[in-house]
Amino acid sequence: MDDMTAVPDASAEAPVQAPRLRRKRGSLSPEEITAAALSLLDAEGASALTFARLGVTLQASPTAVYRHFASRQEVIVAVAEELDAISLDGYESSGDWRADLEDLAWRAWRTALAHPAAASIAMSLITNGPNELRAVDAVLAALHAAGLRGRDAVLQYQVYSNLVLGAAASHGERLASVDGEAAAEGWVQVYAPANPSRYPYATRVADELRRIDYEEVFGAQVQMFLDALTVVLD
Amino acid sequence: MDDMTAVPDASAEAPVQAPRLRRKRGSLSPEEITAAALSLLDAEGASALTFARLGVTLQASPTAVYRHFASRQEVIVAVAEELDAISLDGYESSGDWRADLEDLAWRAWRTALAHPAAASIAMSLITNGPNELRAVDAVLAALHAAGLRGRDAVLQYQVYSNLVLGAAASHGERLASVDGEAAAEGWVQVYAPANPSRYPYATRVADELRRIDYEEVFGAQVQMFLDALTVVLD
DNA sequence: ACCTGAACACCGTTCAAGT
DNA sequence: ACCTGAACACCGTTCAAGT
Repeated sequence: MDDMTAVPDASAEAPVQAPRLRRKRGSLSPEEITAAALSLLDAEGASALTFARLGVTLQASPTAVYRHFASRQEVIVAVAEELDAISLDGYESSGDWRADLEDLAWRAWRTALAHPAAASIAMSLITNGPNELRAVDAVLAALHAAGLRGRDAVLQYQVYSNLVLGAAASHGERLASVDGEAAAEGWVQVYAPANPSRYPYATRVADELRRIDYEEVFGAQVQMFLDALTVVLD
Repeated sequence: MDDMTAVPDASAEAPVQAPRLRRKRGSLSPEEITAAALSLLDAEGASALTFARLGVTLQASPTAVYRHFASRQEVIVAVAEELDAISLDGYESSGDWRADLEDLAWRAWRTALAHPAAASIAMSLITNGPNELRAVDAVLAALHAAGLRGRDAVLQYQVYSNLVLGAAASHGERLASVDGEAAAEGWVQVYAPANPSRYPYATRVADELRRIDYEEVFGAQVQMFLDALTVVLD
């Protein structure tokens, strides 16, 4: 065993340190780094995505990541691309544009459920990557099938992606936030008692405000978009 | 002049340092700190909101802020409350719920235009503060006038605020991002040439995708919500 | 060509000491 | 009661040196 050689150590009570194998050249890849980043986010939240933690996970020097990504932000963009890939995995158009837009929306939602911290920091980023482009094309294909062309199609694409990605990203943030129980108390409890008569409508629905089913809200939002789109098409 | 006394200085060429007056006790307030935070965000973006920069702006020790806010996050929450106050300033119900919901939506949008960096980091936060509660009550009042009660009202309130705050926050992020010109290039230029036939729909509307008018998109989104709400009411 | 270790300029936060 | 200065444990990023 290595620790039989009693090397003088400034921190004698330091926790067991990973002895850090040296990585062979070429053994690190953007794909492995992206996977490590995603698993750190899943396990410990957004604050765990640091170069130091990546180094531990990858059994490499923290600075080795810089051989493959120019900055922390680029790592996050790669995570966003990975979330797009996960969302689209196995997707095929059904031939029914309404069903396709619903399917794509729930795919994004389920991805945010599976990777909340990653969704909260990456899902509303523009990656300019191939998987994002696949997603854009799939939505535009559905809107084309619905009869929209050119400028109208682009406008509805924007409305749709604002809605879907925004809702998925904020749901990720809700799920990832550590103070889940504290936040559940909510403002109703904090402020309503102070001056209930100034906020009559909020006071009246205080109970329902404390028990929001965000998945139901998302479903309603998607349905309302599809209904409004049908109106636009007439 | 002070510098006639040739005090030996380790950094002889250091830039002129603000001599840092000592603040009298009680002279600092949460309001002044919040205003300083907002003006730092407006002038230099989200990365300028640090304790060191706040100290310079306030002519106080960076740590003095901790007498009034428990953490950086609490300062951001105070900024969010301030954005709510700015948005609501002078608001009164017109008696027409549709006009009120439009008015409130554009108030949030204009606030994001005026304070993009602040909007990008604070606008989709839940503050549990009095100004947020005023906004919630105003939206619920309009939905009540539209005929919605209880659970239905809360659900539509959520759909509406997801839409409005999400869109305003992401528009703030777009405006605040320094690489405005670089981002304007967009993915179409980056990826479409590589394999145009794999993304036929995106390729077809590439020009329109590069020239999105986000304000028009926001307007369309609000109108679609109001249309869909009318359908729900039937 | 890729990986490492040391160093740099920050950052939020804590706390004993001032007034 | 409030403000300050020094200190702490980080952080992203750079770069000369290894292999």
